[in-house]
Amino acid sequence: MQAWDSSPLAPMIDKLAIRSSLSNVEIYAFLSLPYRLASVNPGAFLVRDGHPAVDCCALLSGFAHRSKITKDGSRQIFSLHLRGDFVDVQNSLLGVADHNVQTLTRSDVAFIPRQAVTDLIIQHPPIGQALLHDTLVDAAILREAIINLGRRNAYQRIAHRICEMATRLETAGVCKGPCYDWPMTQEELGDATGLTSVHVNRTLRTLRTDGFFEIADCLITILDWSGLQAAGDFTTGYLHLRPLSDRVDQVA
Amino acid sequence: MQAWDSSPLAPMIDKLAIRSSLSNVEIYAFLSLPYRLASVNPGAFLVRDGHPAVDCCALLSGFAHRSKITKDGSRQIFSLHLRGDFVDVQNSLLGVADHNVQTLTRSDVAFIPRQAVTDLIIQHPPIGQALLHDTLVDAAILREAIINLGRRNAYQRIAHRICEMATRLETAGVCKGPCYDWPMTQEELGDATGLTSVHVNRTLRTLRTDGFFEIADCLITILDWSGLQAAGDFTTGYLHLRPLSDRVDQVA
DNA sequence: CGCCCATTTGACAGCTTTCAAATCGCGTGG
DNA sequence: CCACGCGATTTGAAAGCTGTCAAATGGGCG
Repeated sequence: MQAWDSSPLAPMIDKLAIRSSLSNVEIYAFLSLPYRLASVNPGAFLVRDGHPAVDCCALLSGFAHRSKITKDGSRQIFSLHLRGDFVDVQNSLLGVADHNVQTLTRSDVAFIPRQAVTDLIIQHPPIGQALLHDTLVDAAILREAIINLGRRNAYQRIAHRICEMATRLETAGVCKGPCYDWPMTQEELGDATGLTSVHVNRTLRTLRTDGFFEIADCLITILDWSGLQAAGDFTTGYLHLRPLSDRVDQVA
Repeated sequence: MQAWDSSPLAPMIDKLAIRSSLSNVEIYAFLSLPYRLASVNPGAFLVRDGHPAVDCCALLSGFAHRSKITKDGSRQIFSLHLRGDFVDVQNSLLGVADHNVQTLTRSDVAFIPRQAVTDLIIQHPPIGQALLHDTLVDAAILREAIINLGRRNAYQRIAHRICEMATRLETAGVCKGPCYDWPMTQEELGDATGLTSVHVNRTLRTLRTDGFFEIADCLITILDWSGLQAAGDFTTGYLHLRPLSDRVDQVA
């Protein structure tokens, strides 16, 4: 239990601490950011493509995704987000949103004025570096999504997505053990993997009958972790996780 | 003609100036970075997946791409890079490269020690912000690549890629008018669009017979720009280009 | 009980890949 | 100057993966 655990913004510090070292001064400065809390329903838009983004939205609990709609009306989900993710540094720092951010589940979020974030970065360069660092990891996750779509078939894509989600949930401390939250419908999973919901359904069945996992009630139980990793060509390198031993003492 | 145009690192300043405002102090600090110049052949690896990245590589001329190989040996190209791009802030700031960076053509590059870059960012927060800004645009380009792969067919994907490349070349001032450098083989274009070289060939032929462009000798001539944009569902929003009028005076 | 949304299943069409082979362009060496 | 070799491009035919269309089933909620 840390001193800052009582702050609503604590999940953000936890997330940054996964990959960066912040001093207490910086943590305090971060937690002193002005914010507006909100609890939002599934499907709520946190940012809309094309709209000006004046606030930086932080996801404190629940799940969200980034997406964009093509001219023919189909949706592509770029990335999934969970507790501790800044879901639109992207949009807010660039001024005009170039994609949507939408919740998957009921979620708690904090809206932080863009100017407060840019000021914080300038006054505390290590925080800027930590944000840059996290942004770079976000980009690495996007690159892996590109491989997934460009060079893997449906079976591999879905296996890979599940591995990634499970690893990130474990890292963020949201879920533990072989059971993980599964906040997506098959249609949403299709939008995330470039497939139709029909084909997602068939492929999930194949993966299930191959004994990799079971899904029930927004909960997935992984039965064969190493097999699933192999099926999805999944390795953790691109997530740039630091060994846990590096993390425990660096915020002390 | 600006005072810094004689520096080998000038292309980097030009690139940052496309989207950020830097004072002369910051420009001078940037140009004072230590660097090692190199001229490299086509196909040279600037960074290799899995290797430690100690230097930050800047592309001064020529073309490069980021890529990764799947376990079954196929390659996926994530992004293309040209004059002025930092081709591995990603890798060098994260320490261990999670993908390859390879030249497409003969290129001039500058290797800058990672520490020098991080120090520069800390001493000059606006430079850090400019880099963060460019990193965010890189991420936006990755997201567009994800849409391309996930929700567009071969015809649309290739049209989109051509539009993007032409726009970026024009923005960077590398090419002008309807003729643009085309540094990729059909196989490389396939690796960038998640297609086989055979299908790229067939699709290029269709696009040519539809009158959108001609290709000859690493040079593409666009004959129907608005038609090509429509075919590829291309809009410039995600590139976050500032109006030229904002750019000319901000470095003065 | 009825409605609505998500899941499931089937049949068929279409896009893309695979495998193979021919052609072309170009630099090298005879 | 011409023959050769090699990589890139081009083309054909067939197979495979995924999408489309349609309909049935299941579960939750008013």
